[in-house]
Formats: sequence, structure tokens, C-alpha cells
Amino acid sequence: VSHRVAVLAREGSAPFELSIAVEILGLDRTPSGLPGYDLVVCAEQPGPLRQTGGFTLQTDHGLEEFRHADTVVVPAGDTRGDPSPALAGALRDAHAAGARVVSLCTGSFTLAGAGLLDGREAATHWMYADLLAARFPRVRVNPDVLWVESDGVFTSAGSAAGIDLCLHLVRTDYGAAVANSYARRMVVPPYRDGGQAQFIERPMPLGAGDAAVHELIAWLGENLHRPLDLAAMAARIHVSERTLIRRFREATGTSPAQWLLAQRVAASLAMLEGSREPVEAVAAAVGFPSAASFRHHFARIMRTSPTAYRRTFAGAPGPDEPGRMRELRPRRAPEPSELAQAG
DNA sequence: TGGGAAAACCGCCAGG
DNA sequence: AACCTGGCGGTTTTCC
Repeated sequence: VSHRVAVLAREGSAPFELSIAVEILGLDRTPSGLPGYDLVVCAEQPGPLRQTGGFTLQTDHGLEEFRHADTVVVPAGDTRGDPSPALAGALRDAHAAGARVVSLCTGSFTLAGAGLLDGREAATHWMYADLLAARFPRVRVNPDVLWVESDGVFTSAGSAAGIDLCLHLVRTDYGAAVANSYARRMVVPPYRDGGQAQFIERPMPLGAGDAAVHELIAWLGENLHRPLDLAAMAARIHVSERTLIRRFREATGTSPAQWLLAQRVAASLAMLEGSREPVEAVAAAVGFPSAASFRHHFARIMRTSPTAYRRTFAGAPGPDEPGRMRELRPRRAPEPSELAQAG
């Protein structure tokens, strides 16, 4: 039984958030052996819809699609006006009929305007969180999460947080393994964690999931320099090693040791750029058992050596540094394919 | 760079 | 019945 998704298109919207839903929930992945969705883009009225960027979007489907949908997605839209009575009613009916109702970015204003967020917790783009709370006092706005679910109503924060929410829906419907395959194919992290947060404007707590594993991850992030083995990690959250491995992979898509390796390499980047500590000292500071181990995993993940990385990204090379020529690559964070197991 | 020891990982399965 | 846990044995990965 395939899962049906209806995505709302509107006049004057930015295309990005709508595209997130189409990309994740609309692509046919059956050639890859993955389950998917029946997705339709629908509009309140027929006719061309002008989008940001000066192009038009057109669809033959109307709001009656909401009645057949298991999931209704409302992408970013107007933050000032109210939804029409027809749209508001269709959204309420869909929720009452048991459909998941999902907003991306400022789409939360539309849900709020339809009354669907009254008394419920909601997320939205951080620039508009205050406005949402002011316009809709009955909505419990949470400005610090990537997304939140409240009585079958899902709201996500700014722009790219919609990716996290859509992947969560896939995880809910088809399991973590399938969601991770989706993420890998899109080349995005299957799971945003503390290590990713440093690349974000401000750290964002997680939306939901395994609380014990999340707490463990937060603690690991603060203690990367310490020797950490499976037994210590398992003891920390009072489970067996077997259960830790299983639940860690369920929550993050990777294993504890692989995650640690990737986080330690990520932590080493700042030290390589911002200090003149020798590679041996950097290796020890971020918790590698030896410089050889550090170099091995750094090269595997970053496709260059620590010294070459430092020479490229820490400014001009020092006068006494050896002048070996090496292939140089731009800085990047570890890819999900490296965080996750290959199979 | 090689290879053996140790750790991490995971399928399987029994038990709660 | 559906779900989670954790021990066992074998394979893979890491360590030195």
C-alpha cells in the first residue's frame, strides 16, 4: 500500500521548500529497490502560479487531493496574510481525517491561520519565530528545534530543516535503513548531530528520537579527547554493548566508533587551521590513540593529509615548512557516506 | 608495509 | 503478538 502525499503550491512562493518535498517524497526510487510515495503537487485554483525567480508553476491538481492524502505538506508561504477559508478548511479536514499535516519553514503561518497549531508546539524559520508567536498567541513556538511534532502536525524550522523533517517522515514510514539510503543518495547527512552544528549559524537541538543516545552523543562531543570504548559508552547509558550499537545506528545511521572517528577528524580541522601544534599533538588532543591512526583516518575522510590540509587552509605556508607538492582539495565536512556504513 | 592481536560490529536467537 | 534487550559466534575494522 503506497503512501500518498499532497504538496501545496501557491502564488508568489519561493521554490526551495516545495522542492524539498518533491525531491524526498516525490522521486521514484523503485529502480534502486527503495519504497517511495505517490506525490502530487496541488493548488487552490487552476492556472499559472508565479514563483520567486520569475518563473511559473502549474498543476492540474486541486485541494481535493488533500482528501486522499496520508500526508499533506505546506511549504513556505506568506507570513502576513491568512489562508483562504477553502484552504484552511481543507487543511483542517485532512488533519481530522487522520492525515499527517506538515509545514516547512514559514508554512507554519498557514497552519496557524487554519487553527491547526492552537495549543500545539510548533517550529518555524528563526527569523519569523517572534512574528509567529505574536500573531498566534495560542501557538507554543519553539525556536530551538529543527522540527517538532504535535498531535499529528509537523512543523520544521528554516529552509533546510525541512530536509531533516522529510527524512524523519521517511524514517517513520520505512525505517532508518531506508531513510539513510535516501540521505545517501541526496548526499546529505542522514542525521544532524553536534558535529554538524558547528557548521550551522547556531547549534540546534535535535527534533526527536532516542533520548539516551542523544545524551550520549552530546557527552561524547565534549569528551572526544578522552579514550572512549564501547564498554564505556554502553555503561554511560546503562545498556549492553549490543544494544548501544543497535540503538546508535538506529538514531544516527552509523556506528559509535565510526561516528567518533568522523567527529575527531572534524574537531582536528580547527586545530590544524588555528594552531601550530604538531600533528602528533593534534592527534592526541582530539583523541586518536596515535599519530599514525590520526593520519590514516584523516586521509580516508578528507582525501588529503593533515599537513597538506594545514598548509592550504591555515594561511601562507611558513618559511621553514617543506615544500612538497600535493593534490589539494577544498575544505569539507565528512560526507554521510563516510559516516554511514557502506552497506 | 605487514601481520597478528584486540576491538568493533552485526546476524541470529532466546528470553522478558 | 509485537517489541526490545543482551549474549554468542563469526566477520570486519582498527591498532601497534
